[in-house]
Amino acid sequence: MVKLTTHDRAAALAAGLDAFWQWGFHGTSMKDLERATGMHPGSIYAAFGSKRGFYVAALDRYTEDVLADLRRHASEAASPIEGLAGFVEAIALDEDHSARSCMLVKTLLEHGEGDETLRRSAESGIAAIETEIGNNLRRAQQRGEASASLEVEHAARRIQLNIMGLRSFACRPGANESVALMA
Amino acid sequence: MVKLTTHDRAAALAAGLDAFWQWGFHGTSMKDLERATGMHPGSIYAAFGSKRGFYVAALDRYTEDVLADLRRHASEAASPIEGLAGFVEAIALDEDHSARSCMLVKTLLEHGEGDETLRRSAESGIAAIETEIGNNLRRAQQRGEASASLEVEHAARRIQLNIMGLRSFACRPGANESVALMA
DNA sequence: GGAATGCTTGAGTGATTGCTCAAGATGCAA
DNA sequence: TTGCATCTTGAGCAATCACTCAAGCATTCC
Repeated sequence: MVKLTTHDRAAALAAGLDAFWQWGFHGTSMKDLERATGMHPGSIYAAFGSKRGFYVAALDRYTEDVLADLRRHASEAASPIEGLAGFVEAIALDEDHSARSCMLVKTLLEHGEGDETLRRSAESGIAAIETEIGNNLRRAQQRGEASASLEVEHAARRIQLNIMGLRSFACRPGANESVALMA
Repeated sequence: MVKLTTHDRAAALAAGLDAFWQWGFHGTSMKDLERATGMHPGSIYAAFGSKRGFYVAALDRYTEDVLADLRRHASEAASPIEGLAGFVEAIALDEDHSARSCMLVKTLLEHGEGDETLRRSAESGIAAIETEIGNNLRRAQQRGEASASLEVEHAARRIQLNIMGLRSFACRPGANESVALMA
């Protein structure tokens, strides 16, 4: 097993994610990744196996970050619905990343046809987020804050939609609406 | 000026669009395009100038196709709202392409940062579609079929959202809902 | 200090990239 | 048939791609 002592694996993943996020998988060359991470090719391959392996690892990290964000908002908010609303609003107002689409959707669009590995990686990430949102909605239903007819998939779709909308046009506050629609 | 006599420019654009749609700009090599169009590299460069030029031409064609589709539905339907609904439903039910996202959004996601030319091309296409949808909505407002407070951008966002949703998960009929929301 | 271990290094691999252009094929007018 | 103009062809260009591996280096044992 490979141990990363000199280079910080977490920092490398963050830098790699940033590069992939900007230019996509095919648009990012190993040279770009070397510059972004400060690592040499040999080290990258020792740590992640391949360019694809690096991408998958970065994508997984992204998914975990999103999930952590979602759980944090849920635990800090007064109610499940407010937690979801806060999560969506935070995405809408995040100046660093509002101009970027969801990394998972980006992956799905770039590799929807062709690259099985990356597509599955993105789909499982989306499914995980969908499940987490579903948990919150179920809690809201138990509290009587949401109608019992609400379904998980619709909520997840709304989230993705908001991110897409914000990505396409300059971020204008339209997120609140959709959050209201969810309830 | 270059005249394409032997090769049919429209057919070449359709084939190229299909290839770009599947694998994206960076994911599609000139070799792929040669195979897809049946043209030799020299002919492609004579007709479109560059790989990027080919992509832009294909994207423009896509936009025009979408616009034509939208106008056709609007003119054939009994009312503007029904026309929009029919347009969205047609996208949802199109078995050939429902598993593919909107080409414009795909372009925006792949080249959101970096490639100015392609980004602008996609943005102007989205703006054109948005305008056309807006025209329909205004007509609906004049007929009293839609509330006067409705805005153009929201409607466009819903369309993109539907396509994205259908792309991510297997196509299940959730489009009708969003159309209802538009009115 | 010396040996051993294992991470780091970066020049270099063959393959592929987007793209060019001289040569050949073709159609047309005289 | 001949001459001219135009279009098509595809081998080949330099550059870049993802990736490798032998040598260098630092650390840790005895």
